[in-house]
Amino acid sequence: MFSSIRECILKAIRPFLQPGVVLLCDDILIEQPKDRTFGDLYTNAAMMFAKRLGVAPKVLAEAVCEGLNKNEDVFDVSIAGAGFINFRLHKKTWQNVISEIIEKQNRYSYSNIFNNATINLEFVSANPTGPLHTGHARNAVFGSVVANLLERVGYKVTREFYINDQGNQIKFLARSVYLRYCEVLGATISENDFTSDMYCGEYIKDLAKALVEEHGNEFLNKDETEWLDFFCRYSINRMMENVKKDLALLGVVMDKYTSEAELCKRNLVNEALEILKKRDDIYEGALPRPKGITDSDDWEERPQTLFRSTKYGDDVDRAIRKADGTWTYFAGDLAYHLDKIQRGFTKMIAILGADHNGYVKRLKSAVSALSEGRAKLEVRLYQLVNFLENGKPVRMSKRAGTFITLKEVVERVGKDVTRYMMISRHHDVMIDFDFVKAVEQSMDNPLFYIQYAYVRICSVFRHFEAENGKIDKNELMDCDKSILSDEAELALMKALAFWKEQIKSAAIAIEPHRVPAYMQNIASLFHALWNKGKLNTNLRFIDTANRKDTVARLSLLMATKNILEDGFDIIGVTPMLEMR
RNA sequence: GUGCCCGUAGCUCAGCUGGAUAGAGCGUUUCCCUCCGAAGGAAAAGGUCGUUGGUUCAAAUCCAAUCGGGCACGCCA
Repeated sequence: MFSSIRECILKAIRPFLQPGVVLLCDDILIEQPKDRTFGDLYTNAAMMFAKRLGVAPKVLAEAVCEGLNKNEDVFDVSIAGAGFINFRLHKKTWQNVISEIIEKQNRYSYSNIFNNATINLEFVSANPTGPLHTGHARNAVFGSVVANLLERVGYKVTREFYINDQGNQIKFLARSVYLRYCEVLGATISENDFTSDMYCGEYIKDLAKALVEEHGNEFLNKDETEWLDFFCRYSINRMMENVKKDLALLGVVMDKYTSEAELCKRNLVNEALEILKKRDDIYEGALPRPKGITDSDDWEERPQTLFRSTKYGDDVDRAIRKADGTWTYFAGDLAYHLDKIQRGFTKMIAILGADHNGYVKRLKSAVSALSEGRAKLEVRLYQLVNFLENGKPVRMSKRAGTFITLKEVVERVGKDVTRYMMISRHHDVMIDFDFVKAVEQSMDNPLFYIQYAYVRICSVFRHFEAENGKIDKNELMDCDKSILSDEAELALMKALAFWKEQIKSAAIAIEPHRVPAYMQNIASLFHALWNKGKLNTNLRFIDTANRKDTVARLSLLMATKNILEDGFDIIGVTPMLEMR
C-alpha cells in the first residue's frame, strides 16, 4: 500500500528530474499528521525535493497532487502550509490491510530490500575471564534484537562472538585458578597472594573445585611451566560453557564463535600485516606524546610497529607491536577482521560498550584498509546500565568479583523483563535498572501493558471459540470488513498498517528500541477500543447474534495479535496467553 | 588537554534522520464497569526542548560556541 503511493509520488516528480539525479521511493516520507483533521496521511515530498530539483515547492506539490489523485486508494488530496500534501485513503484500503496481515501472519514485517545480502553482527564478545555481567546483558539483548530486525529487511545475519582466549589476562585467570586449586588441596592462601591483575570472584573457586575433582592433586607443587597451559585451556573452556549457558538464559544463541588463538595459529596476524605493508600502512616509528600527559608524567618515547590509521580517519596511528616485540591487542583484531573479510563479509556491525569509544576509529580503519575499501564496519556503542535496589545504586567491583551477573538479573526478574528493560531505551542513553520497579506489575512497567493487550485478545478468542469452535484463517481474511469504521477501529488499523514501515526504519537505523515503543502504541489503541466497547455495545467484539459482524471484528483482533506476536518475536519476549 | 555520548513536563523517557499547535507513561486532579479481566479507558493540569548565536520556507533535530553530567584517552585486554 505505502509502496504504491510512493511510486505515484515519485512518478509525479520524475518529469522535473535533471539527468543524473536519482530519487528512491524510500526517500519519500509518508506519515500520519499529528492533527488528524489534516487527513489520514501527509507527505512533505514537494518541500523535500524542491531545493534539490530547483523547482518551486508549489509546482511540485501540484504535480504530486495530480499523481496521487490517480491512485485509486487515495482521495481528498490537498496542499497546505508551505507545501504539505494531505490526503486520505478509503476505509476499504485500510480494511484490506487486515487481510494482508492475516494472510502473511508473522511474516508481515518481512521485506527483502537487502536481497539476502550477508552481514556479520558481532556482539557480546566478552573476555572469558569472568561470568557475563549486566553490561553484557545489554549487549546481548541489543545484538539479538538487531539481528532479528536485520533479518526482517532481508539480511542473512551471522551472529558472532569473538573469544579473547589468548594474552596475559588468560594467564592471570589460570594463575588465579591455580591459587584456589592449591587452597582446595589444603594450602593456605591469603588475599595478598592475589595480585591486582588476578581474579577473585567465587567462580574461580568453583573452577578450582571442579579441577580437583577431575584431576586430583597432579598439579600441586609443580612448576608453573607444567600447569599453566593446561590451566589456561581448562579455564577458558569452562568459562565459555558458562557464557553460553548465561546467553541461553536470555534466549540468545550465537551462530559462530571465533577464537583468537585459532586465528593466531593460522598466522593471520602476519597475513594482515603483509596486506597493510603493501598498502604502505605499516611503519616503524614512535607515537607522539598524548595531549593529556604532561612532563611530570614518566612518558618515554619508544619505537614500535605502527598502523597508519590516521590515513583512514583515526586521530593517531596505532601500535600493533609492543616495544618488546610482542603483538598488541589491536594486532589480534586486525587478524580477526581479516578473517571476517576472507569469509566474504562486506558489511559488518559490531556492538560494543561505551567504554570502547576510543577504539572505534581504529577498527573501522582496519576494516577499510584490509578490505581495500570493499568492506565496511559499523559500530554501535551502548551506554552503561546502572543497577538500583529500590532507588539506591548497587555497588559493583570487578576486582572483588562483586559485580551483578547476568544470571543473577535473569533469576531475579526473568528473561522477558530483563530483555525489555535492556532494549526499550536508545543505546546512547544510560539505563537505570531498578530491581524493585522492574517486577512491579504496573504502568511503571510498560511490558505488562503490552502483555495485557495481548492477553485480552487471546481471551476474546477463547470466549468465541468456546462457543463456536476454532475460527478459520481464511474466513477472517475473506470476510466483509465494512463494519469496521469506528474511529477507534480505524486508528488501530492505521497503526497496524504502519508496522512494516516502522520495522524497516528501525532496522535500517539500527535502533531496536523503537520496536517496543510501536508495540506500546498498538497496545494503547487496542485498550482504547476495548474500553469503548464497554460503553458502546455496538463495538464489542463478540455479538452472539451476529456471526458476520463478529468475524469482521475478530479479523481486526487477529491482525493485532499477529503484529504483537511479530513484535514479541523481534524483541525476544515470550507472549503471555493469560494473566491470573 | 583531546575525543565520543547525554541534557525535552515534578519523575522516567519517546520524538521515525529538518516538517504543521513538541508527545507517552508514572505522579497530581476529575470522570467511566450489572458487561469479553478496571493490571484498563476518557479528560485536565504540567514545557524558554541546558544556554547563546548561526544555516532556511521550516530547527528539539544540522553547524559553532558555552555550561552541566557520563565514558574514554601511548605498548592493558
